[in-house]
Amino acid sequence: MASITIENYLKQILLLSDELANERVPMGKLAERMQVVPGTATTMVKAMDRSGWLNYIPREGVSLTEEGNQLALKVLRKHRVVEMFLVEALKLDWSEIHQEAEALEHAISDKVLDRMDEYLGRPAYDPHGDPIPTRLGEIKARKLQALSECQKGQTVRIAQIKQQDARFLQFLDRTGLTPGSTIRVLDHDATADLHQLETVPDGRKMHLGGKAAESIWVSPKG
Amino acid sequence: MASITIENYLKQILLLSDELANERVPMGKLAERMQVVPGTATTMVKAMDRSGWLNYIPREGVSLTEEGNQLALKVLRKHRVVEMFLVEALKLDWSEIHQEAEALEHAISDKVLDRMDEYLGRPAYDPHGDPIPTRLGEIKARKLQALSECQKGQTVRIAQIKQQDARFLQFLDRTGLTPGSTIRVLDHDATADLHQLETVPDGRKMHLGGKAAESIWVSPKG
DNA sequence: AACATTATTTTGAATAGTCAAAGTTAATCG
DNA sequence: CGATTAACTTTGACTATTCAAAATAATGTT
Ligand SMILES: [Mn+2]
Ligand SMILES: [Mn+2]
Ligand SMILES: [Mn+2]
Ligand SMILES: [Mn+2]
Repeated sequence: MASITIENYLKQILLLSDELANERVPMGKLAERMQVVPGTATTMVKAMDRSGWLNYIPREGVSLTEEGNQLALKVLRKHRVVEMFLVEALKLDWSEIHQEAEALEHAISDKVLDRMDEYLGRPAYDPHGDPIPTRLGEIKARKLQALSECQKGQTVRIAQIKQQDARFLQFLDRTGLTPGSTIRVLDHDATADLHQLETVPDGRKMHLGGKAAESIWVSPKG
Repeated sequence: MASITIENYLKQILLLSDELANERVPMGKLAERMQVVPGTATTMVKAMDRSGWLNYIPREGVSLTEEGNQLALKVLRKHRVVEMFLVEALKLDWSEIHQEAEALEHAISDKVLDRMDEYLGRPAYDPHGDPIPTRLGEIKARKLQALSECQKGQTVRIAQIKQQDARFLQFLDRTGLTPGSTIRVLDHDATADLHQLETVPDGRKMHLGGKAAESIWVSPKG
């Protein structure tokens, strides 16, 4: 029914409407995210509107229909379960799974999805800390904050990495800054665009640039 | 580089050239196998010739180039390793894996392929008894015969099922006629188009029609 | 050889997805 | 308000893949 292209558009619209905290996604953002020229996004979106996946209002943007939302959630679920499976079952590197999942999310059946999910013990989060939509299409919302916004002295648990760049993820893996690990925020230096922290419990001290600290989201601990 | 469609054409050309015992595959056979009208196959094949995947001689047919052959073998390898993985790791039913693998063979990277292969212990045959091309692109040839061609009284091991029909495979599973199991051929009745056999060692007797007996390939035992 | 049959190719048209470039709209600024 | 700009849409063109139907070639048959 839905082509791979349509599934990708749906998923990105879902993600963008979340990121923008707005149901309606403007065409510019969508085109940029899909890495196509704006005219392509317009053409595509008009076709998807005709097929009932979304509502398109010229010069306003798109919002998913119920069907569109359902399918977007399923694709996202497949993506994240597959990522988890690649790490847990096939021992792939944290940093390379996103690309793999980008293709696999369109190739696995609902049955395979469920078997993988079962094998993994129905995980709630993927290896990057992103929540996995449930079979019913629900996503848990958490109140997280960026590492860069934490108060000095706070001890926090890394919850989510908001970047898929392989090199960055490899760096985090090397330094132990992976979802689930605990750190303490030591200092912020706005002038130098630096954030100092130490790992817990081993107490290794390190610095991060502003961009990196904004990509690491944490939940308060204790 | 190669689209999913091209990968599918390449794989079927490889399989057909094997089945027909002829490097050159005629357009009619290819179109039928790809489930497209003949004109479509002609168009496609001309484009694939231009891209160097095969050599096309009008009214003669196609033969794979070295590149085409390599890729066809890799796709076939992915297909069969994936089938094995779905059965062994995800406990999918023997009868449903072919469809799944038809999509997955285009979605997994070489790395994922190798991890699955490793996980499975580098199997030589897939769940249907089809040989899995090695990493170097070699396929073992075996001298098998159809069950329908066996001599009366012969004890044989089921090696390969030459049919992907889910209902037929489910039947074989139910009756224990799966690759690896042993049977003895009791009788052939050309008039009634029937073949009688018994399972070994439990000695369950049963009949098979001509078409079914032609789909089950065996190797002589002992 | 002439005709019929079968296999294959060609032609014309359609759909999906894309880009480049030109045209529009709406918002912003002076 | 009118000009400038940013965001967006439209138009025309292209590639990949497909079908239907007509044309052609090869093969077999009287
Ligand atoms: Mn994708
Ligand atoms: Mn992820
Ligand atoms: Mn396939
Ligand atoms: Mn198989």
